[in-house]
Amino acid sequence: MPELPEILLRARELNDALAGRAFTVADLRQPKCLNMAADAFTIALEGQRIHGAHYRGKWILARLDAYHLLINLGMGGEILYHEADDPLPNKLQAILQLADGARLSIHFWWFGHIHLVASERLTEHALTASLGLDPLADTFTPEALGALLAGRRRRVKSLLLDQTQIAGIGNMYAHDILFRARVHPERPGYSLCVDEVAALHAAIQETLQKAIDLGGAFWEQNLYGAIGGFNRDHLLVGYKEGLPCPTCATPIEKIKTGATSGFVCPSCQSLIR
DNA sequence: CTGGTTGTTAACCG
DNA sequence: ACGGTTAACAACCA
Repeated sequence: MPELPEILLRARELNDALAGRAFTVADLRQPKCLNMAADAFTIALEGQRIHGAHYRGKWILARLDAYHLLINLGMGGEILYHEADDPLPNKLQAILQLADGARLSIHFWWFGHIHLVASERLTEHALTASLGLDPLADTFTPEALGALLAGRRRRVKSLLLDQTQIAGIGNMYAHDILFRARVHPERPGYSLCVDEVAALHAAIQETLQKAIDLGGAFWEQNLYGAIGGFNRDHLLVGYKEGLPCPTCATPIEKIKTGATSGFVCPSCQSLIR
């Protein structure tokens, strides 16, 4: 559930908190989330200084001396910072200790990743190397989005959620992105006109930027345990089945969009163009 | 016990 | 090849 806004904020917080500091031991309790044996991971991490952290889609990438630490929180979770004497949460998959005794705890609900990759082999890391466009980058123009949609039968929502095409959008923000653009999630890519592509492009950036400005979603915590300021009132149609559309007051409908659920205003987001 | 949920990938099918 | 569907996988809740 943490999507680009939350991941961007976590990366920023990690960067601010950890730059220049070094890791010592790691306590890795879920071997399945690692990309190597736990003991090898611990040995490699030992002594590595953190030079910076940034985001790439739903991944946090921390640049260390010789490695990149790559964290993906999957369907939801927290990275929490603890001073040396602070208690740790009960549920966690990993503890990364710093040289001064402070620790990071990493917990995810399901299917996260904690990977350590030698920096010169970063391009071989398939899960991050295959990520698509950064929707907040200058290079993500309406034309670039249009190129992904043009001539494709693929449904718009399926494209938005495809991390190899556009990196960082998840189900939760996709609902409101499509509503803001007045585009139905099941419209085939080729059916969008130039104005609709432009509206979708603007909706992607507005929706993500607004969530960033508010500190991320209210059900996610920052490094220090504080929840985000993007709350239920900021959602337009997502998870608001039966409530009035903020534009036209038509009841919002919940529909099946492939494997996920979608929330649409049947009046504002017409399936027929 | 059942099923929905939220992400990602692979396998399978048309 | 493209894209949709399904299952599978570290849970958890109602």
